Amino acid sequence: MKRGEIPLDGPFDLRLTLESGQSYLWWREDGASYGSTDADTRYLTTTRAGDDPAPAPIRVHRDGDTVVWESTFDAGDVVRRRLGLDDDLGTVRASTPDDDLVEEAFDAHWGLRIVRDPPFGGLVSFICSAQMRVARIHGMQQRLRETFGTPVELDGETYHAYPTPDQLAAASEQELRDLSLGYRAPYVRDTAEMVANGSRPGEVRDEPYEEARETLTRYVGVGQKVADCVLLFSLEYLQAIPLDTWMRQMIEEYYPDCDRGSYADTSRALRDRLGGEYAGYAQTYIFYHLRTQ
DNA sequence: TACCAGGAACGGG
DNA sequence: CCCGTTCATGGT
Repeated sequence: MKRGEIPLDGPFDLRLTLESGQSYLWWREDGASYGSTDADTRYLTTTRAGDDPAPAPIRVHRDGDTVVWESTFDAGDVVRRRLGLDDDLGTVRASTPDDDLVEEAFDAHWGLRIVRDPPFGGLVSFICSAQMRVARIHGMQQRLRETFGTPVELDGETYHAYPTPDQLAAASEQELRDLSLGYRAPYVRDTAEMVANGSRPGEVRDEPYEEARETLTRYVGVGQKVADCVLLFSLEYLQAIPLDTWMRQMIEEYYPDCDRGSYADTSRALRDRLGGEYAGYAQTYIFYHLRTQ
């Protein structure tokens, strides 16, 4: 087993970052579901290390001013990226408006960072997020992992990697329904098949933001909101602001002039209001703030 | 019991 | 293009 420490040069809250409803591809070592306010434990996830097609487990925890990782490969760079540890929160905050709601959200949850999930897992998990609560979205991903994922080992413990596109494409709709995916089951299966057949969600990174969002909606079960989640939480479009029920309610109450009717026009107006480049960061803080009040 | 959850696909106007 | 309806499932 390899191990390393990543020194932190800014605020970072591991539990907040992983349990705030951005990522569903990690799990707690104590097995508890996301959304609770339990004490911190260690967190695990899986990844593919470089050119190695085999999945590898990663375990992380906070220790003082460092993030400690354990894995079967040298995972420091992957962990830093996955957890947004290279983001300069000072720069992010300086780019957002001096606005009561925004400042209040930053103050209340300072140290939350935007994750960078692997594109396929991010895509599938947010397809599953439709009309669903955080803890249940997380539970679905755990069942997908344990049912279809490849077993991997880390210092004697056996875990299951998040399934590959091939593994999910080979699943039947009924098998997915048996995991309580509901009407999302065929969406996940069909999208997995598209990716298994060569369509890569990560390829939209070559496109400008709004064009990339439209491209992603070609996947089954992906509308504009889910596309924005994938862009923000997987593909590093930090200007993306997913407009869900919480954000629409926020717009109605705090930024009524940003309601322009259509998704695209409202999104653009709110994005400008939240400072543009890092609007997604502000959105994620506000989302969590509103949801926990 | 009725309602809701980080919506999307589908059909009709 | 815009609108209403339908789609599972578990918690409250």
